[in-house]
Amino acid sequence: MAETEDPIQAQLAAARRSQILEAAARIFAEKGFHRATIRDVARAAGVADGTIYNYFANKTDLLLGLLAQITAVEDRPADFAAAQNLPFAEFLRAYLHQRLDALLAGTDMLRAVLPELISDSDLRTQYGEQIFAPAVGPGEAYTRHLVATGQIRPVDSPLVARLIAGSVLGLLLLQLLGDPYLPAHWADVPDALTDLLVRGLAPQGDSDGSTGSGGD
Amino acid sequence: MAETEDPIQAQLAAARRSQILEAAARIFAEKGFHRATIRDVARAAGVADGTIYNYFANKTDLLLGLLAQITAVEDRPADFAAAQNLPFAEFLRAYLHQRLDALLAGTDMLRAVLPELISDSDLRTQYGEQIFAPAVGPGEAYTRHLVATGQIRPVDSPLVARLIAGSVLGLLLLQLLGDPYLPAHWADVPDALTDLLVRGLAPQGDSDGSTGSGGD
Amino acid sequence: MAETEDPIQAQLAAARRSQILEAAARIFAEKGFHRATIRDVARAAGVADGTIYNYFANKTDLLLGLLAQITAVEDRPADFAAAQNLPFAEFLRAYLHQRLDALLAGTDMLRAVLPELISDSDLRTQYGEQIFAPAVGPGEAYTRHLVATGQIRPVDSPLVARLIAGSVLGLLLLQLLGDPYLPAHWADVPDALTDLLVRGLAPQGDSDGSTGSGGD
Amino acid sequence: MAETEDPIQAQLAAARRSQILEAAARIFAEKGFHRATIRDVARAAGVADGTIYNYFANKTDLLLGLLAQITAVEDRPADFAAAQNLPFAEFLRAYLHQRLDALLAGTDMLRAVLPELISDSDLRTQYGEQIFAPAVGPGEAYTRHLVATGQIRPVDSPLVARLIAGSVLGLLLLQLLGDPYLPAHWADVPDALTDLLVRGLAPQGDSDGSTGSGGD
DNA sequence: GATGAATGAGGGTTCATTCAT
DNA sequence: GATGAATGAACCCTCATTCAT
Repeated sequence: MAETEDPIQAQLAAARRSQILEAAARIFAEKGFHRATIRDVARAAGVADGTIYNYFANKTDLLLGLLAQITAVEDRPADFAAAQNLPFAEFLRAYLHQRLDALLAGTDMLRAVLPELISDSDLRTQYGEQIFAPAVGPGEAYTRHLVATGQIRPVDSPLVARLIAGSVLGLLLLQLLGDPYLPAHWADVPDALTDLLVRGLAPQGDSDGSTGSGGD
Repeated sequence: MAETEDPIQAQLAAARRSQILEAAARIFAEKGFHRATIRDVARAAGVADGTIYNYFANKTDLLLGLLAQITAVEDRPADFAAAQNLPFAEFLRAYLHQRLDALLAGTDMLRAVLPELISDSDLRTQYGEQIFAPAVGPGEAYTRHLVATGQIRPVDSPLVARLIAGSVLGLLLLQLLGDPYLPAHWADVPDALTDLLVRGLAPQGDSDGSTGSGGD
Repeated sequence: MAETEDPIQAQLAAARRSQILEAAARIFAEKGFHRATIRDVARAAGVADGTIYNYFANKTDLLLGLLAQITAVEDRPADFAAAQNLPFAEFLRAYLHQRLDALLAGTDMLRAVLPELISDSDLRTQYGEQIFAPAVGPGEAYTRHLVATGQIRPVDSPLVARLIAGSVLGLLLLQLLGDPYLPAHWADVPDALTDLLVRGLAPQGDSDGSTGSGGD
Repeated sequence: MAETEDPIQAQLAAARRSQILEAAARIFAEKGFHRATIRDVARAAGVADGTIYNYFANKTDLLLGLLAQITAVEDRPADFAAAQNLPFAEFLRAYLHQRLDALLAGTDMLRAVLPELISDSDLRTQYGEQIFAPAVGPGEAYTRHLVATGQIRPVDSPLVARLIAGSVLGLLLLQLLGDPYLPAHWADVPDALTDLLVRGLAPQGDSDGSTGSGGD
């Protein structure tokens, strides 16, 4: 418990915390959470081993810190609200764009955190909610809205929301697994995915072939 | 001196190997590769610690054993060849069905293996190929074939193959992350996904989704 | 307890025992007693691990078997008795010859056994006697005899016996430690050592310079 | 960040290192390198198991540390240079004195190290040089010098240097093997050995020892 | 007797965490 | 607060030994 709350001290502390977290993300992403040692993180952050324990209770707490950063970013349900009035395809394109860019930017953090979320059921129970709720929940509501307003075909909203969220996650996963193709074509993904999700693969009933993404 | 290759011994050994691998998949999935100890696996397999080392060189080799099992299952490119003559939508539905079922059945093994593939770059470099090639490669060729025969709109084949593979992987990931909705609705996924991929979300005859017909 | 004592079986068994011991000597010499595994020895002997335990109670017993072989060879006190009548220098030369040759021939066994004799005080207490008694004891008596008969200067017999035994052992040790010079000149050692021990290094009172071992 | 090189810390660290090495010498001598456990050494040194690894990379490194100490002591070739002007016998006596005392004082370290030097060919290749060069090399040069200046009979220098070094080593070995006589008479060894090496065993004026004048 | 798979105790080593400075 | 040496629990792995075949 800080007494008198020196704002300068507080800012220094916050900076140190970030510095350590940033190092942790890098190191965890590089070597994996378990293979990475506190010493690795400390060195990368330019501090002593012990110092880390002034800012985090233990090694796991570093992971929770990274998770908190991620969920903090995710917590922007406003996005969907603002989209209510945009044409669906346009919104989807913008949304996927932002989403995929965010995931790409956070690759390190995700590579650090995802394995643990997958393999540690405690972590999952504790943080799963915070990851799904923002990722799938609003999408579900929005999908329902789209159906209701006839902007899309009538579909099973919770499932479709998951299909869409899943397709984004899946691309991330391909990327994390080292697919050599995606990195160079990441910029094309939002448009192609939008196109796929909106129009499907079937040849159009109208003969308009003006699709942006041409043949291979 | 035992006769060279006693077939009964060999079968016993293979059975023991499987027994250990199966235990490893279960335990790794449950506690994560690193949190799981050899003793955990040994107990789960009903053997002594040392016995494991009669069948696997070290702990990592257990993981490689699981990976080998997975890739062995994946190595069925015949699927696509056989599909050449089926109507696209029909094949896609069947393919997704088989694929999603296989993933669901292998959840344990995937939960055991995926975190390491994501976090261990060595493993990734070594096994990434074996995971992508069968998952994405044939799909790419098949997509090209579909475009060429006019069964689907002209699309960027490598990218679309990844979008589809990604959407499947993404659903798996959602499942692994503990999404409470999917397990109960896994059976609906293949149809819904097929529908989405083939027809898109746009109301029929309205291919860009930019206009809604109103409705509440 | 063998019943009826089939002499053929007995011989086979003895042969097997020797075969194992010989392999043990080779392997222990090569890798050291502790680094060598029972499996190493078994493979070298061309038998299964378990078979060794039909002939030796445990790993240490292999070492004791080697020690027994050595001491069996050493147990020839007759040598000294037979020498009583030979001129001293002549006997010494012959003795050193035989001794050094024996040591050279038994290098493997010595390399296997010596480290344990040095480092294991139990072994030392148990077998030290059997190693010293034959090596130093008779020499001591013989030295006393030489002094008594005036064949050598009056010297402290027990000490001189040790100096001589020691010089032989020391050469063995140099050899075991990998001295690159000795192996090629081992044949010269007995004469040179005899010469040194009998005449010393001091220039002779008589001007006879006909020493066999010349300058470098 | 600690100032680069805190001399006090450095001294503490050096002290700790010595403390651990000293314990290692004691324990290794007592139980043998392989039978001794890191825990044994740690307890003897009064530190925790892990602490040892702050000063030594692994168990073998402890042995190398002991070897380094030994060779550090051995590295005094100045001895021979200083002796050039002393009468040979006088120098030899002094040299043997110093040498035998040093060996006696280092009995623990030698008992710890020698078995490994004998049984580990890697160690031998790596450290053999450093053990021989100082022990035999200068002696060889000095012997040559003695021959050249007529202080000793013409002899095969490299061989005689080895005979002398060997006789010293051999006495050490007898001691290490537990000879009950030597410990009580160690003080007499240098003189007796000098006497033996300089004058030989033959009665004075009788250089071939083949004839005894009777006596007693 | 021979075999070699199974056993499990034991040991080297790592590393998260503590705490005196 | 920062440091990093000390700690010791925990874990992977080895290997002597047993024993069913």
